Amino acid sequence: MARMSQENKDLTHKNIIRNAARLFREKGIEATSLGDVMKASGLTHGGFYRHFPGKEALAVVAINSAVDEILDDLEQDIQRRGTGPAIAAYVENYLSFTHVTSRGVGCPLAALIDEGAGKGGDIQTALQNGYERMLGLLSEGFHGQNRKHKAAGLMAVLIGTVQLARAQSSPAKAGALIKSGRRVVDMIFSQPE
Amino acid sequence: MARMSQENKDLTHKNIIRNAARLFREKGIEATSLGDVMKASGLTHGGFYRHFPGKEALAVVAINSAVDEILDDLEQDIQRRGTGPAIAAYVENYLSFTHVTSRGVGCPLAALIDEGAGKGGDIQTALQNGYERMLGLLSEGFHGQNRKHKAAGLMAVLIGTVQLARAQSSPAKAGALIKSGRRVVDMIFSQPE
DNA sequence: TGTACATCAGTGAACGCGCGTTCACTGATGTAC
DNA sequence: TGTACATCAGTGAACGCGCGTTCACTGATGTAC
Repeated sequence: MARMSQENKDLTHKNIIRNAARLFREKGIEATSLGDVMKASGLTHGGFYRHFPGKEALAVVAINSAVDEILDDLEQDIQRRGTGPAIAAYVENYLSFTHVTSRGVGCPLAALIDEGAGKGGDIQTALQNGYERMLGLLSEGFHGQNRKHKAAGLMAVLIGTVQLARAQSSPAKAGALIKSGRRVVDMIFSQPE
Repeated sequence: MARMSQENKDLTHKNIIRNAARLFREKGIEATSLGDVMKASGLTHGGFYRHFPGKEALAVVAINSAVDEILDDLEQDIQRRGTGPAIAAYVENYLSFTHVTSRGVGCPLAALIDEGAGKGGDIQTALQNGYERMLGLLSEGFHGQNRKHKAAGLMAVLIGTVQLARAQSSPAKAGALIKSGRRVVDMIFSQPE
């Protein structure tokens, strides 16, 4: 195919990012090939390098995009409905069967924190930034000087629960894990001080 | 090299499993090549198939070996010191800086649950079995009809905390996460009913 | 507005590379007599 | 105990494969006049 318009290239660019953000979360970054991403975007693999210098750069942009997508929503919901209800809804949705089964549109930290942990470089940094941003937002749901500790503990429960639930092949066991996670979350929120 | 004695083969076999169990936890299963495992065992890659039919079979054995190694210890400690102190020590060690930095000898669930989640097959089953066994042991640390829920919630906190801490490059932030995780653990243990 | 030309988004073949796996081979081990 | 022979643990070259990346090419887009 021949040259496309600038407007068209921008659409393609966003399309690549969107598909990468989904596929990377679904299957992992290494397990997803650039061919997979380009095919999902309706293109052949060769054109990739007109948009990104390499796979790692795409991963960084895709992670940032996924983090933004999810946390912008939370931020807006906090503006709209107030901190308490917005975070409560966020947590309820996080610990849900839907979130467990739909990796591709779920929390990028739950999906990629483990793979990105050892990698170093910009991928790990992007995930760390995502963690910091989510930690900051969730901290608003608590009061007192232990706010950050409670929010960090909350994140551990959320991510740990979803990962364990995703490792189950029995929906019943995944459901039990969600229930267990919710109990712990309730403990954290009902904790005084 | 020529044929080795049966005794020698058994040693080699265990050596391969031990190195695989370490390397798979350190770098992940896909990111570790059979060449890496064999080189760590002082052998060349070709001899691998005298011991295992393929990489997946090794991964299953290595996971089971790692789970056994860690949970046998816990079981023995429960026998020796009683359930409460043994589990308390286990949790304290789990949420420690040492555990965060030494992936290769740490909990195989924290290291591999995410990679194994989507894989299906025997690897996922091995991890599920490890989860069930750890859940059973930790349940002994609680009383009442919510024992299993508390133990499952505890596991989520442990695994989530360690994974988040491992994703940090700053030891201070990893330490803060450990502290946060410990607070949540205390909440779970001090919960009535 | 038309025309000539440079640009460059996307194609698809090709590259080098590392991987899991296979295989012919070596020679000490194990066994049959 | 000694001898002849089958076995097989480990070696290292070779295989097919998929991957990330490169590159010559196409032809519509964008631009200069």
